Amino acid sequence: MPELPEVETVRRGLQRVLVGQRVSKTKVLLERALEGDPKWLKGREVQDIGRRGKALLIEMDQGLTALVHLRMTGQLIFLPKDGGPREGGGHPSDALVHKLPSKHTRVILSLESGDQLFFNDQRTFGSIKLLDEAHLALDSFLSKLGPEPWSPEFSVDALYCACQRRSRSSIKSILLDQEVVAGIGNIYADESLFLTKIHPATPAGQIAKKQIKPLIGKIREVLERGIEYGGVSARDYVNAEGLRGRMQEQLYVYGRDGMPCKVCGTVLEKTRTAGRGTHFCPKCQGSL
DNA sequence: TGCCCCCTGCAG
DNA sequence: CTGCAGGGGGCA
Repeated sequence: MPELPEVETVRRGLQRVLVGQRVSKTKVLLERALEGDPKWLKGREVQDIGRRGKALLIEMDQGLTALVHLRMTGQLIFLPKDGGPREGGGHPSDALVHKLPSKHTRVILSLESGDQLFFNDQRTFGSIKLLDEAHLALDSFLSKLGPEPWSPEFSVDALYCACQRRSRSSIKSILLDQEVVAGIGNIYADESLFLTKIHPATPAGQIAKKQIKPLIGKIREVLERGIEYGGVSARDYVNAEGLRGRMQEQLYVYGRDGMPCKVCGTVLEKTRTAGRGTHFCPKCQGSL
């Protein structure tokens, strides 16, 4: 799934329903989906749900944290005890998951209330790591992670430096580098480059310093919009209630190749940059 | 610092 | 059938 806005949407959903709940049982259906002893979870109370970049942090008492990486197809879905109509839920046609567990369910957390939390993951790239405070601080993924997009650390100077340091890399690969800034993935990289009229394959060294400030601005804007619209459900993504997001309708370029540009009407193109499918407007963003 | 790979499913 | 999919680790 899931880039920052999708993960943040899940975080907010879980925050509402999971905090204060105590784990009664953990069922692991795919061994490698959960790192650490599932017994550690028994009796733990969820205190907060955090996020760093695309990673979720389920913080529990006694200093235990479940670090969740959803990677490409991971889902965390909360199922209330009665399974009845979801509180604040959208239209039933928004539901992407109708029965739980599904064939892609990898881990099930049962809570003392009778509610359940399902970790689904079709491609099994995702994982849950159980970490105590010491191991959390040492975690190699978290410790290498760059600043959040809204952090003052993600500054014009910082991004410009990164562009100069890797001047021959494409600007898109700089944005996808989680050590430069945490949380941008393929969709929001393409969208923010469209909004700043920068071709994704532009060598980072050719980005002028005066382009950096608007780029940072558009990155923040499009991520905020993504959160506002509950994330992009292009394929598998659903929120903590199992419902689809609506941000896909707001996208300018991602997944719209062959369709007219919403700004100039030119047919959008798709190429490969930084090893990823890359969508852009040849007119608005020039062609290399 | 790019590229293959992990894995499963779906579209062409 | 081949190629491709919201990610990122490990390897030249």
